[in-house]
Amino acid sequence: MTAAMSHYDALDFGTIDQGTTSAPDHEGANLSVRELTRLLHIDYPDEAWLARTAFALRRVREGEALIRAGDKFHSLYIVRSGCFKTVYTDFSGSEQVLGFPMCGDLMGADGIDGGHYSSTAVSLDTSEVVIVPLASLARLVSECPSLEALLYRVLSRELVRVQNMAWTLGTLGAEGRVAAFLLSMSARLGALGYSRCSFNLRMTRQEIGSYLGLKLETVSRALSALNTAGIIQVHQRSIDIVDAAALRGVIDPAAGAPEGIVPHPGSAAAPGGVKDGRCARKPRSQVPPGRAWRELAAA
Amino acid sequence: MTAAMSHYDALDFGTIDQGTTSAPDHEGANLSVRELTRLLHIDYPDEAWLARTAFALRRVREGEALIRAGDKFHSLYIVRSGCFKTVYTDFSGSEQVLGFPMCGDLMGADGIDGGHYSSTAVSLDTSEVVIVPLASLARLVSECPSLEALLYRVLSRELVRVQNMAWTLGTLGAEGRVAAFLLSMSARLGALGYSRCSFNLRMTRQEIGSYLGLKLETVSRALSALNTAGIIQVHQRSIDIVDAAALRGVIDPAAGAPEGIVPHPGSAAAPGGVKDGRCARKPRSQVPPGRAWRELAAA
DNA sequence: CGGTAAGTTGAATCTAGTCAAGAAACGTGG
DNA sequence: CCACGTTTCTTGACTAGATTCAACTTACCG
Repeated sequence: MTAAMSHYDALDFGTIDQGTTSAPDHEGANLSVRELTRLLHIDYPDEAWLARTAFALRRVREGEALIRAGDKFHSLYIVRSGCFKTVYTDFSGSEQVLGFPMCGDLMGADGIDGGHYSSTAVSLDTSEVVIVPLASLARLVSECPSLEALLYRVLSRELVRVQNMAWTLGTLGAEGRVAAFLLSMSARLGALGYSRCSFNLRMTRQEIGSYLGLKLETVSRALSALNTAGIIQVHQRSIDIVDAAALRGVIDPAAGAPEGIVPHPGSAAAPGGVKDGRCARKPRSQVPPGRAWRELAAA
Repeated sequence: MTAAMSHYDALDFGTIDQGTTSAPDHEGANLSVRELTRLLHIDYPDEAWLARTAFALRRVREGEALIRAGDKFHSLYIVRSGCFKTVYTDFSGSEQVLGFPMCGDLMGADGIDGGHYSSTAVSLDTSEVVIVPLASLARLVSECPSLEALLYRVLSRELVRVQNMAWTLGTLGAEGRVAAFLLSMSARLGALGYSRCSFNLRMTRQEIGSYLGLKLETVSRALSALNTAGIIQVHQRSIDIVDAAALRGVIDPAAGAPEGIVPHPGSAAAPGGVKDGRCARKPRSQVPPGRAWRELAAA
């Protein structure tokens, strides 16, 4: 484990004092796995083990790149606070935003296969991430195999998210995309305990547009249109959702969306729903720490 | 393992005769893991173990649905031959195509997190898939932990693929999308040993359009345009790529595309792949999990 | 041979992009 | 606290590109 440690990882994985239960907030501190599972909204069985293990944290300033496309893959990251954007940068300079990872979201998984990250992750404000170094995963998993199920699930969740994104880009017009974006933000922030109907965006119109495959002017127009329609209230980056149902109606004039594009907060999620991928996490019954896949199979 | 077996899985995981080296071709037959790794284009170290393990196969007729969105997640599938489409179906009837899994591609991974598949997989011709039942993964992995690295990588690869798709939809116009699609097909078929410049599409214009976020007429027009430009030669579903460079130029007028829009995994796996020639550990003694990540770390 | 599904092509429409100007917010330094 | 420049956002007029509607051709399958 010591071998493959990179300079800035500040890896400090290992056993920590039993007393240290709550997660510290300063740079270089550790985060317990218990906190991690809470962050990911995935229940985790091995309570005893949880208290003994921790991950390093890292603070990332606004505008700073945590991951750069092309860098050698060495760690996964989970956002603990703040907000990022992940981008492809074609070397003519222009960016394509792929996502806005927020609290509980995974970053860096695209580097597993190729051995190099394929996208860049830039912080949109002062953020904090949990570092999960590749080098320590081996040890982690050997100490608590059921951790693997967690990783599989996080990867799967990310996959579903990106698929939903492809759906949005493929089928919706400008207003629909913006509406979907707002509802998504609403649900994600709601799941984190913030207000679902009133929040502040952290990203520019340019970045939203890039994410949605639109130009910034179009985003602005769409927001204005929704505003004058009385569905939302926009003032710069502050958003108030006045009529969430109407907003969903914009996406899906004929009742079409395959259930989870727009995360319905707390919906019972009919079987088959794609689900939000963030809120409706089904509580897993206490399973003895065993093989990852056996756990998944039990569900 | 017997418990969670579904009726049609015909799961027959386990030890097979040493003599049975080559993969059988008929329904219900088994596929060795050696063949599986070959299929996935991922190198795999444990030669001894490879020969002793096998997966069930299933034949899927044209138009038949292998997976239905909403079904309970029970298995992963890897395409062995033929071609599928994966779709979201909004209950107003219209489909959105998410991908065209072909030989070596994974299907069903979107069901891991939520416990239910989120998309439907329909065969576009008579296909054959490798069934990887959830219930047997636990056992599989315990017998040869390095198999996990393989799964992580396949998931990661799929993630990158969908991200590239999002990029395509977000930034390219109609012709660019069609060009990217053709190049992607070309590369994928090439990696499978078929001709890179002359092939037959298995999907309709409608399906291509749905996949690319375009209408069928637009796809047709784009193909015609590329045809009259002398870049390709189209006749119904038969495609001949006359000038691949020009085709790339359509995507990227100003030399922009990020590394791998087209490249489908499989071919020349990026530097730093899971090589790790040694792992000749006898699988009989329970190897602690975690080897998977250690292997990835070794790259 | 006839019926159906798939593909091509044309003309009109509409959506989002482009170009351009101006307004509002933010940060910095006086 | 205010003046200033910069960035971000909004809005309008015009254009390019994709969709829509529709006719027609071609392949496919009994």
